[in-house]
Amino acid sequence: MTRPGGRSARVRDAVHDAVVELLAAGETDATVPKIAERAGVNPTSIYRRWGTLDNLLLDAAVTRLRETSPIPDTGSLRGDLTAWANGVEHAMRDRHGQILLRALVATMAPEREPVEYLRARGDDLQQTIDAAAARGEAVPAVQDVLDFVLAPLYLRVLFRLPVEPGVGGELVERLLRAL
Amino acid sequence: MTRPGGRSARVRDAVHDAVVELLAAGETDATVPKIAERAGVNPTSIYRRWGTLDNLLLDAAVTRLRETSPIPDTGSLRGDLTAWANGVEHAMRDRHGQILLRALVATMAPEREPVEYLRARGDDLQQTIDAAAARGEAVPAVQDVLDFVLAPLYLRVLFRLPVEPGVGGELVERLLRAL
DNA sequence: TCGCTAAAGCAAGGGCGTTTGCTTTAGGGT
DNA sequence: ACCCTAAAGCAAACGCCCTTGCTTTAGCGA
Repeated sequence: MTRPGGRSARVRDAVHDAVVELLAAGETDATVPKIAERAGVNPTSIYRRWGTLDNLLLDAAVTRLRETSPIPDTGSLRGDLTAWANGVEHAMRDRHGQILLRALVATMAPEREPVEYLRARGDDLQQTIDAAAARGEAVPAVQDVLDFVLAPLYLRVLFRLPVEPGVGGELVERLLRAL
Repeated sequence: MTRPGGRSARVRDAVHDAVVELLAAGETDATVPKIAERAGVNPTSIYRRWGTLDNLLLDAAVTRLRETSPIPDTGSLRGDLTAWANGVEHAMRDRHGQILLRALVATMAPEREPVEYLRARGDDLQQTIDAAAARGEAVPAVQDVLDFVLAPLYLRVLFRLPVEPGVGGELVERLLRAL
């Protein structure tokens, strides 16, 4: 029997906050004791709940990234994708977003059980695309959206290239032009 | 005065090999002592030369990745890019290539001095593109090559999506079609 | 070939992350 | 309101990474 409410939730949120804040503060080597101190929590609690630092970082990254960049419903595929791409672009220009993406990638080592983050993202895209197809619009495949839009944005962050303003919209236009 | 030859070079190569082998063996938490043992080298030698584990991983990744996927000269831009993309695709399907890319990205945290890995890659691409332009071909910008070809390939590896056979060539065709 | 010195090896010590058994707190069902 | 127990706190001990002063080895120039 699990107890999701009350103190447990408070501790979980405090630890997640501490992770993001610590990484955002430029802490290169975040450790469990440092995170625990900032969260006002005992290190043992973190070890008991998450086991390893990697698990914690991954959990924090996935949890927080899921809350950002939802896909709106503007009535047209171009509008939906453009708004979404602008959201992603904005997140990728934000320091927290960059750090979370980096943490997500860094903890997705091949030997871990797969965390289907992109799959969840892809499912959302698929729904948007299906709706557009039902309206009779010409639609791309999900993989095309990832290749044309998401991959270039992620590449810029991971390799520390500048995220040019408006690049998200340009990438969407490029995708639609290729249809 | 530095002594690049002889023993130093042997140690450097042995350590680089040990890094790649250890990571390829599924070692999640590689440490300096473990690397040193596998390389048949004293841990102190590694600390003295590289300072930190991150520096070592970054150096190993950059050094080894630089040796792979050179851009050939086939006489046409399509031929050059296709051959290069095939090489990158092949490296991205190889376990060592995946690990090196992951190590490269993981150690490129924002607070380090930038390691212009992509810039070096971009310079090579620029030369190829300039040569094609001099022959009168229609050419893309370097950033377009990175966005259309490299980013999708890297995305697949970093998020553990399958690298479909022939995807490199398809991405190049898509790029050239967009011109 | 001989010496110089950069670089590798060696050993000991400190520091910190991690584990573990136990105690205390507080959420949720009765 | 009371009890039960999941979850957090506490403290001590372990282990291992990392540092540091010194010694030894072996490139490379004279």
